[in-house]
Amino acid sequence: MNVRQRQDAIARSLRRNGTSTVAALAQEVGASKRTVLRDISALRDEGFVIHSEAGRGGGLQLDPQSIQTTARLSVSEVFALLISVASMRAAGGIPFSGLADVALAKIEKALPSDKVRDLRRFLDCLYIGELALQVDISNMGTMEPELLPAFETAFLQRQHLRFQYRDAKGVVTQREVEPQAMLILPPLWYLVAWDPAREDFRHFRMDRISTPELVEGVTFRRRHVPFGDHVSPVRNLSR
Amino acid sequence: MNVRQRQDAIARSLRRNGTSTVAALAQEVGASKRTVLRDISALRDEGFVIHSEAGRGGGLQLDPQSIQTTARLSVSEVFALLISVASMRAAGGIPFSGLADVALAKIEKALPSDKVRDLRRFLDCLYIGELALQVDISNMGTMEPELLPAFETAFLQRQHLRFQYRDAKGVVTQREVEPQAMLILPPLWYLVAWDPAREDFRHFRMDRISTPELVEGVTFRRRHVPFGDHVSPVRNLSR
DNA sequence: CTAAAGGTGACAAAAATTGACACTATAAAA
DNA sequence: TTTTATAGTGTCAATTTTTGTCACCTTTAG
Repeated sequence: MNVRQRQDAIARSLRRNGTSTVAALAQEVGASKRTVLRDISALRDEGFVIHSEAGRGGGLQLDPQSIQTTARLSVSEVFALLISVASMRAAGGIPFSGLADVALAKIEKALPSDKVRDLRRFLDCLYIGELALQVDISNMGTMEPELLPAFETAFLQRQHLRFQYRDAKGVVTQREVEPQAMLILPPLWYLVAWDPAREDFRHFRMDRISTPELVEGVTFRRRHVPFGDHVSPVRNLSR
Repeated sequence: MNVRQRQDAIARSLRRNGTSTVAALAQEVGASKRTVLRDISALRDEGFVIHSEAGRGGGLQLDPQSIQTTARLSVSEVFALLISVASMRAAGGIPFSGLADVALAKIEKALPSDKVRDLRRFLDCLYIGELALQVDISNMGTMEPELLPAFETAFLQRQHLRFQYRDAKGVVTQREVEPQAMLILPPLWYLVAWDPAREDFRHFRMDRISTPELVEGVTFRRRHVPFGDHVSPVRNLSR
């Protein structure tokens, strides 16, 4: 087994099991504890956030948000991604476009600088029209990229999500809901959720949601979201 | 210098100089010819297309289209890219969405499989509406990803582009134009080009363009594209 | 205090990389 | 035809990097 492969195996094991100890990892990958510790150090250098605790009952824990992936992309592929993100932003943006920008910045950084210049010049030749003119961009909502993990976890772990919501009239309420779907009607995004207190579905404009937090321990089941059924997703939405 | 760093240096040198010889590269990176040959072999294994010719006057040549870049992305960033591309496709797609798909497939492949499953499940919670309903997707044009390099070069090198164009009435003409801009009005893309034969700007729907090829040796200058001026980009476009 | 955990430093053993050299093949020039 | 300049392969010893062992330190729970 390669050095790289072994480090990947360690990262994978940590991801899968949540926590582990150096000794257990050493046995798993067939290397000494010293080598595993060196690998952990290398992974940390590469940006993995690995918490560790000394003492009895301690161990290693990988921060899932720090999981990184390396992909080898051709210039054309990078370009296609650039266009997608640029078009999306011109069409009104997405709440998480900041993250996409970061991703693209990283990709660009990895490209040779002359290629980046070429791409930029090509992008200058792009005019993305009409859609950007139809909608009021100044009114477009944005979300802090830091909020994404909370939403992602709420969907995947089926945990309740608690947040403040300011409706079209400016009235602020506290909500605790079961996230069922995301509805994208550029430039606006809506969280479609079951509101147990009201025993009904509600649409929440994402940019009117603030301080979302996961409710630990409370899970729910997926419901059939009645799109196009008796609840129209397009009508009754505040834009 | 690291093995990886040296291989990167070799790839960069080939990119910069177009062609080179093993001996020259060996001197440049301070290694033996044997080692450079081994590195070349490794680069080829990784997907770089490096043409070589034996004999006097021969040498190595890197296919610029095979230039690859590695970027380290967090899961959230991958997710943001996924959403961008998915939304773009729902909004009518882009001519090069195939390339974006390939790029994302590569990124996904690099992610651990459990994370991919999570992302897929999250994407299932996305409903991208309205735009997709407004436009006739069946009428949407697509372009072969292989055509992108020709367009990119035409823009960057300011070379004439020759292609067949089938207009709204089905009449096919042969064109040779100066590409000036791309106009994106989802779901359709237009090439805005100066047509020297007609001494005027013309808009070409990208999906009605076929067999584009670069005209070697003929370059042109950038013109001021009269958007929103006396030529409206939105009117007079066949949709 | 003890046991179980993470972490560091030093050094020899093991493994991978590298260079030297001999060799083959090819293409252009002399 | 011979020479020269190039790519490419195989082998093996020298060099460099990686790994394991061991001694030792710190932290924490019981």
